[in-house]
Amino acid sequence: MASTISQCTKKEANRGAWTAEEDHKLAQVIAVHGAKRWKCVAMKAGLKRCGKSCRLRWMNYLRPNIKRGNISDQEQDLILRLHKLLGNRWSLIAGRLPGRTDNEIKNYWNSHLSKKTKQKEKQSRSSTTVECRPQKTKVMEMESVDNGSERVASKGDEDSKTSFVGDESFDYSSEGPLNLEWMSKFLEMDEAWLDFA
DNA sequence: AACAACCTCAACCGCATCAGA
DNA sequence: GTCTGATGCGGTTGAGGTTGT
Repeated sequence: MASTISQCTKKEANRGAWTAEEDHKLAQVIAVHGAKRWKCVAMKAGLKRCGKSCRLRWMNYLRPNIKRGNISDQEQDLILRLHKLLGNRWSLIAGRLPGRTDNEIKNYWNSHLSKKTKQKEKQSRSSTTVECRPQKTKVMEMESVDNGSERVASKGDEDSKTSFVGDESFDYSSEGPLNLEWMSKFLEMDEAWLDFA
């Protein structure tokens, strides 16, 4: 994508950390024009940033209803289980955790959970010689179920991430412990299915 | 106090995919 | 069917903060 590269590597483009002023300008333009056409947003805001950079800033930091820090035990458990099922599909995992971004979850995984899981794996390997059943087939199934709604919907607005398997009437983005409880139950069912299969 | 090693997280990069011309 | 621009995703980097010596 030559355009993207040239656009983002222009010498005059701002790089590095965003200032409060830049955040403010970006938020203002998005409030008026919406979170789309990022190139235009960047221009209208008068920011020397590429559209990609603006999008990232909005999605990971400025978007309303973003939770920051303090990932609860419940959320951590959910991340672990979703990662077991989905692998490094951070955006999918983030879609199941209201208020969390894929970047945050990815970072959290890389700095906290990957070590934990590696340690666990080591322990389990040393304690038993039985190989873990690969999860790939299940992940592929998740993808095939997903891709109909996920990919197509992803071209819609930002709420598209909330769509998931089947029941589109359910609001997965709803905040609070209820949603997490529901997801935990879903995962229990899913793991039970894996045991059965 | 000074320095090194380590950790965290915001931001960047490159690629894949999609939609519209 | 092909090309081009826009968008989204996952991997990686690096600055700044924290901890250990």
